[in-house]
Amino acid sequence: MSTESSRARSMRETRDRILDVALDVLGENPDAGMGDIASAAGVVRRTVYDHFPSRLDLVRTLTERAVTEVTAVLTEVEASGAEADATWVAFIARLWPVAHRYRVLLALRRGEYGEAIHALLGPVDELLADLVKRGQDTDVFARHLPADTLSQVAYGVVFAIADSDLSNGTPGARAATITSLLMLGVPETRAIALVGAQP
Amino acid sequence: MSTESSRARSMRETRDRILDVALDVLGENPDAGMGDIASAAGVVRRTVYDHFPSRLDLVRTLTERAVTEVTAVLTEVEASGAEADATWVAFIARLWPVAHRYRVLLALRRGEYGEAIHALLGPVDELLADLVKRGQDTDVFARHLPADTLSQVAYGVVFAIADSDLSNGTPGARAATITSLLMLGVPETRAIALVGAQP
DNA sequence: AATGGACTGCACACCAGTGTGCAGTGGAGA
DNA sequence: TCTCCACTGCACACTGGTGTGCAGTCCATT
Repeated sequence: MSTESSRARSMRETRDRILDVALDVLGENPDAGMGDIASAAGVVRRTVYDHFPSRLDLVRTLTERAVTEVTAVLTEVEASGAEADATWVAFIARLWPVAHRYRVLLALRRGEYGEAIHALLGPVDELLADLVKRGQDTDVFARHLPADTLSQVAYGVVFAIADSDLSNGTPGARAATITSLLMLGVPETRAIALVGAQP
Repeated sequence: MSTESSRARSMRETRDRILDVALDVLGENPDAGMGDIASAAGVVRRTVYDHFPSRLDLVRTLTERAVTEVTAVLTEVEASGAEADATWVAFIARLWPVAHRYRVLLALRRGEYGEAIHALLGPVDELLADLVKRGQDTDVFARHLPADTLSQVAYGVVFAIADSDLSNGTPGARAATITSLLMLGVPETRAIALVGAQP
């Protein structure tokens, strides 16, 4: 069934390569143009437009990809039925490599396509807020901020640290997880125990 | 000595109004053009260019203003000689209204003028890192991240919460301070005691 | 060998923003 | 009253990005 003609495959490969490289290029400079992406993908600008009719289409596809992956991870770790803090740790651990690749979306959320991206990311935001809310209800997370804000900020910190991972000497997933746990109100000893269990 | 001709004053007023309003407009949309700023200031685009030869000049002036104010606050609270965590609380409390106004600079730091702004903000970053380092050396702050990264992230969170202050129902300075203290590794009870002392 | 289509390489038109030039206009200061 | 000058209101040139059109090339498929 999955017989794919060599033609169709190479076209899909080009498309995927454009998407992959766009994530890289936009990750370094969110204002990069279609030309920059095309060059980096070893292709001509015109070709990019053959695959994605507009810049917004490209960004949207990228976002949809991210939403799919993050949602998958999130629902999967939620299925374990563990306590909210342990679930959070598992979530970040699984999310870390993905977060680093998709860090650009946080930057893209402001400016120009912000609204479109925000809309697509809405469901993820809700799932995240639900998890934090559950943690607050079971007294493992603090209540100094409402669940939606807190989840957003904790989530943002993880991406921010993933960002600084480039220049700085790799603080890494562990430090990011601990930091997010701390701001969620998890005591330091408990936080260390949690990430120690799943390093 | 401070006799200022009515002419010179109205010119300075215009200049100040442009700066003030630019902070607002860019705060809402960092990609706003000189035209938008001009209109918001009740002035023609050409006039803005009479005061600031280029967009970069405007942004730089804005940044210099911010650096001056933040540095003043920071050195002032440092002068008290209090423990690092108490100093941090005092710093955020004094910074809060300013942070809300200058929140745009965090967005402007990425993209186009990022380098110029980053250079101007360098001294502030150092002072901040020094404070956090002192806290780590005296065991009031945790060491899960190096001082420079940790200060940067904690600082960023305060601005992020100041940002969400618009849409959301005013979490306010107190919540922001507690959140930043938590991620600095200050235990929740201590954090609450600290902000309680200076609400 | 012929065909179809992915990709190239160039051509455009279009737009939005930046920065400049210059002849006004109106009000403060001499 | 006359001069100066901040501000206006147009003009313009320039840049850099977006999106489209189209002839041509190359190669897998038929």
